[in-house]
Amino acid sequence: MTARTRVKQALSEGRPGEALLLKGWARTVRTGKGVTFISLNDGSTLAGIQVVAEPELANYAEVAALGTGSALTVTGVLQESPAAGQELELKALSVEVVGAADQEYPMQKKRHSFEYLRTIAHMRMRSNTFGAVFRVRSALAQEVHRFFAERGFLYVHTPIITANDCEGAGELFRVTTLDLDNPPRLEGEIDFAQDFFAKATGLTVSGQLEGELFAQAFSDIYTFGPTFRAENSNTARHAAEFWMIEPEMAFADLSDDADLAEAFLKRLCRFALDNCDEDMRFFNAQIDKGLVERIEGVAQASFARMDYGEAIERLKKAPVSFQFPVEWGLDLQSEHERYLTEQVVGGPVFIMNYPKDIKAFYMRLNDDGRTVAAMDLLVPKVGEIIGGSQREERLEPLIGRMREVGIEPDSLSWYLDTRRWGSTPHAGFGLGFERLIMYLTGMENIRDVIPFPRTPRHAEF
RNA sequence: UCCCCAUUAGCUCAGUCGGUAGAGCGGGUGACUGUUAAUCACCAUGUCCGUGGUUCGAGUCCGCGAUGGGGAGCCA
Repeated sequence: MTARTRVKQALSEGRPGEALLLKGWARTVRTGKGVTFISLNDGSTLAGIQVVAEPELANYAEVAALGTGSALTVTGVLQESPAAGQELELKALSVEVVGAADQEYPMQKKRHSFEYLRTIAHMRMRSNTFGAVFRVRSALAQEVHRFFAERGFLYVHTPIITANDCEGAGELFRVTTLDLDNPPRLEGEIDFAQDFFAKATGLTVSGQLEGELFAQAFSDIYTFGPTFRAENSNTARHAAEFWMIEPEMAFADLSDDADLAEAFLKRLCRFALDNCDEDMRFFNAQIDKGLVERIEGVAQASFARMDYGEAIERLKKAPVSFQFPVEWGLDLQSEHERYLTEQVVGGPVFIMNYPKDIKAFYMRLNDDGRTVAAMDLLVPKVGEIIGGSQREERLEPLIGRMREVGIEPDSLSWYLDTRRWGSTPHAGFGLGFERLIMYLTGMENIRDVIPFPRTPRHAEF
């Protein structure tokens, strides 16, 4: 009985009469005249195990007075519980107080608001909701890697520090070692030639361009790493630091790209339902009543595909009035996306082939000359969850597009080189990992699905 | 960044017509042989976000500021 058993294993595999050593934290302590019940949780599972402590314990007085949050080592014998509420419980033979918690412990045996828990983000993962969120987050991250590994995708670590600031994907956080009080100047401008990298650099806003380079050697690749945007966005869906998944496939077109996105999202839905079922049932009961049904629907659905042009026609014929105008050439607003996936299709739908003027320079120009091979995957309740495209693999059209949008081709010469030598049709997409977690858990604020959220004016912990 | 709303006990909130503040939970003490966010009894707890103003008198009305939340834009 020297080896520690995790609570999850004790509850799922333990048998009455088995002697166990458990370590964890007290979630609740209930004391009666002759018995004390402790709900012990070690993070391995949502449900704690009930520890039964009786006055024979040498330190019973100490145990009976334990506060919520205390860290304990408990030895005991597993037994069938005579009371309702749990099948198994641990009759304690010894309870060692490893780390006491006094009455100032900030989490009480009651429901707290997410806003309050954000102010104690260093403690909140000891609560039911955040325990479940971060277990699911971890399990899904591992499943993302399994999904791509099974398909032969190479996992590439693209740079965090980059000098690309011309993708138009968002504001860059500056990385510098220059003296901010007295930066070197050349003709009035800050002289980045004297900076650490001898040029202006920042934190990456996307690994896509480097990912494309790797796809031209390994065929199928993906990135999964931190991404940074210095936008002053104050919404429930934006963070300054988040994790993004970006697969890229050589010898692939837009249809292949949509096939991959569909298989990917369905796989993660299926996985969450099957392998995180206890936490998912908790979310379904406490956070979002229709969650399991909705995720089950996506896992089984065949995703529809619709051209942007058709989407515009459908929206124009819609018997509802939108706040924003619907016109060919305008971007779809959130209300339009929700209508298409919820009312028109009633399930996940890819909107494909958008007007070139509302999309990025690297997207492949279609034969009609006015649309590009872009796609957005829309799902009920949230709208866009995945955005991707086939990339422009032809050198001259790519240079032309760069000039149109004001990007100096020489500044991305290495990117253009892939179009010079052995260029292939290729495609990929991007998925914000936190938005996936929000979708799969029903949590409505991105600050509640990332351990220590970084948003404007916030970099605590 | 823009618009709207909020800020009262440790937490979640109530506070009427402007008259000097309350509940539940949590905490403390006690009771209870098996509880399940235990129950019961008693006890304690306030810079009413800050600041300036109106008023005999401001938690309450007005201005400014801070912080939080929701929405928008941008996007992942």
